[in-house]
Amino acid sequence: MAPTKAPDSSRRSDRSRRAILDAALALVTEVGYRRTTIEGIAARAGVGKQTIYRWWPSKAAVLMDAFLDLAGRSAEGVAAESESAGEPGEGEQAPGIPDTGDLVADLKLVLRATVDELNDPVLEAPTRALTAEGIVDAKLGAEFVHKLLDPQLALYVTRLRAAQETGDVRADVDPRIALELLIGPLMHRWLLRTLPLTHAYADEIVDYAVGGLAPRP
Amino acid sequence: MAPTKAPDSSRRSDRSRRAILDAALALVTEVGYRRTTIEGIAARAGVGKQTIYRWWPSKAAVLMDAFLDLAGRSAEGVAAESESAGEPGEGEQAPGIPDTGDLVADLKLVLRATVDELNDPVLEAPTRALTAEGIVDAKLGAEFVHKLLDPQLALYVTRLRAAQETGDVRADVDPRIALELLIGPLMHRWLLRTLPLTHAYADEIVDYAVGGLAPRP
Amino acid sequence: MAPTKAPDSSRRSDRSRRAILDAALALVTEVGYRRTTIEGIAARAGVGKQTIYRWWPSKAAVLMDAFLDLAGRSAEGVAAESESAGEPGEGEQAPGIPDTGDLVADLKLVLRATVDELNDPVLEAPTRALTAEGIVDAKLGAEFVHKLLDPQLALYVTRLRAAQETGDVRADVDPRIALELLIGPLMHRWLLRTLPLTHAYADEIVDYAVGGLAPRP
Amino acid sequence: MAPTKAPDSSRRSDRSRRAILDAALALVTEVGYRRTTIEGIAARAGVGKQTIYRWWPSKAAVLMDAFLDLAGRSAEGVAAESESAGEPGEGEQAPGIPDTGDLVADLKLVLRATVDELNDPVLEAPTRALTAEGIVDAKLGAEFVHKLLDPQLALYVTRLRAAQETGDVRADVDPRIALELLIGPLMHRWLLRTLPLTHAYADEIVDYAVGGLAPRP
DNA sequence: GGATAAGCGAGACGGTACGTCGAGTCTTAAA
DNA sequence: TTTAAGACTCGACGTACCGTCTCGCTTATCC
Repeated sequence: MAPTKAPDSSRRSDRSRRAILDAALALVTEVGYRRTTIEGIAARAGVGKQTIYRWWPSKAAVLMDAFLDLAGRSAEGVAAESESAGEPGEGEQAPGIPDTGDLVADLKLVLRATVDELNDPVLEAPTRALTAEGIVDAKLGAEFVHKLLDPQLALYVTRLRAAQETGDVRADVDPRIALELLIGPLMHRWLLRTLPLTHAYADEIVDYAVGGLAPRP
Repeated sequence: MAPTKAPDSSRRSDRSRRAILDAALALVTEVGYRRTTIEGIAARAGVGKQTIYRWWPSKAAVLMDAFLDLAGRSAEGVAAESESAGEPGEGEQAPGIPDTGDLVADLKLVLRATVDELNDPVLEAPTRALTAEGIVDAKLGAEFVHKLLDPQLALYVTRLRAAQETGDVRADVDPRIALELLIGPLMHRWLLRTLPLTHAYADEIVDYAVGGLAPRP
Repeated sequence: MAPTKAPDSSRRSDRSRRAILDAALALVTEVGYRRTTIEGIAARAGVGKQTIYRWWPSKAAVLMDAFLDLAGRSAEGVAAESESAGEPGEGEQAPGIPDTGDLVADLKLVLRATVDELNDPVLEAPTRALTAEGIVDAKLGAEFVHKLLDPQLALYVTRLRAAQETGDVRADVDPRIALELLIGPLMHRWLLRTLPLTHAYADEIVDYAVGGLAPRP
Repeated sequence: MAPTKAPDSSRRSDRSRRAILDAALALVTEVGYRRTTIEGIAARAGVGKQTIYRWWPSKAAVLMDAFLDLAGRSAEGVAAESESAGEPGEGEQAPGIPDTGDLVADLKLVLRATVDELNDPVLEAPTRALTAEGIVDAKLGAEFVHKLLDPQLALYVTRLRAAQETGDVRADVDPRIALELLIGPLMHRWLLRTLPLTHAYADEIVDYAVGGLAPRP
């Protein structure tokens, strides 16, 4: 397989890159993923089509980058905000799950935040688009999971392991599965739109998952 | 909204309908949803494109019908099989979740069956395609949920209510949410392909969901 | 060649026939020949498509019949008119070229009438359509010539022969060609729209044709 | 009228243009104008449909260009031939009507050539197609007349004016009409296929037109 | 500092599929 | 049995985008 002349990324125009990413996000939000086209992105970004094809293999890849970029910037934004708000943080505070000692409260806090994120009208369209694309395209799905989902889930694993050490969670529980017990129902409701996704729902999921469905003996 | 002259469904050619549905399923399985085209379906079915456009609004709608048809036929097949196998049932036995009195065992049985279904190579491609389409297209998603998912989930609700009466499940638990605690993680893993979907996983989900993550006091 | 089950013309619905012919003419006049469709004619006539296909082989054939029908009716109209106007005519007066003894005057009268006919906005569209169709489709063209043109031209031949007997036209002239010397330029101008088609033009054609271009010696 | 983004003709592919023109002519000759389709031309030319739609508004326009191109090339061919044949002409001799002093002979020569052209099997199909199209579509007809017919007819006008100066044609004759007296009958016979189009016919037309139908006094 | 080559905007190109229209055939129900 | 109605297969329409391919035109680096 010939390398097909990889372009020299050091000479890449950052202005074009940003314009493309912004245009992609805007279009997905405005007209949906289906009707977002490479030609449309190029036109909106004031860029030649070739400039897109030179750096990305597919529409989904562009959107993925746009999304990572967005996530990165919003994370920065949050960090900057909390710092300027006089947080104790020693700079670059890791955005992990808090550990106040109260597992249920901590999880509810995080799950509620996830609910808010999923309901955020700006993020919704591109997230759905990327998720749907990943469901059908295994390669893209793997990238999506690896770059966006896994880092998030790792935080849960950390918190759950801590809970195991304090005895809040049974030692024989697999944290990876436990985490899916929390996230799975949320995603299920969001993806399939069976019922509204609310804070109350997040709370109940945590309660049920931690306490179980069976009555205490 | 203009009525746009609805066609007379009493004169519809069943032969064409079947051929279209079969071709759609076959193509999705063979080349994937993306590369399945209306023209391809028409050609394969030996049918004019207009005959597809006359009866369905979109490729996804065709696939949905094809899928419902498949589900219907396979359900009939199962029913016929169990009957001919001399099942106790007094004919037309409803395909519900068994109630042997052992909730955990019953749920494991059903969840394992679901795992098998999701792993079935024939069903996988169209199911993924439809689910992904529904995630992005709210209207289609609603139809998907209403026609395919809800009936299945109703069975869980029934079984869980029975469990509440026998005291296996706390009375204050919302069966609708409890069910999502079981199904959500399964779907999550299947859709995102984070880890393999196995019987063992199904078992653990049931154990965790019913018993909870916290240690018994 | 199989007769392909000729329909029984004695059972033909005259109401449908008239409706089809009228609709065809109306549509050609309104939207042009190109955009006149069999479906459109059928819909406008309140008739099934098959009723058209049963009795005519093509759109052009329908229009041809419509045109013959129109010509027939307008001829009747003219005849009726002149009769009621107290014309000397012994009924069924043949619509020939008048013979007042003055050849040039007689020809001018007829050519002017032809000019008026060609400029008639009702007749123009269908005549052009039929002529154009006949130019490309030899079979249809032959029918057009045979049914519509030849009868008209025969009248010229008659008048020209009379002129030969009175010595107004040289005896060695072929009336068939002489007639084309008169009609050809008219049609040329009308078909190709090179210049406006007027009475003055008709007059000059007659003058030139009869007298010739060369000066009298 | 929106400008609708005119394409940049400086970047036009001449290879495609030629291929399209050639394919169009070939198809019209082979299967007729009716059955010649844009798709067919594109396929035969090995070209995307859009490349046709980008540069021409209709099938007729393509054929017109193809015809002009053909006429241009055959004119070049003739010019080259006569030059290499050592014609007296001082190069680039204008292809006018000869003026040997004998008007009748000159006109017969040219009209015979026209007869041969109209009878040429290669030119017949496209010429008929274009003429028919122009009869129905005024805009196209005007273009046809302006680009193809008028230049030819201008030659007749020149020759006839010369004849007026030498006294071969009466001074009060309108050359434009005189010319139609010659061309009109030819076209009439060719378009309507009433009778075969021969050299003898051309000769008689010239004789009748120049000399007139009436006997010399 | 002037040549050289890359990225870039623009957009024409060969294609594929779209969704629509109409042709001509076939079937059904009513008269 | 003819008719109105209209569903059927088929083929072409004109459009939208695909991904590839030149074009000139900045730029940015290297001789």
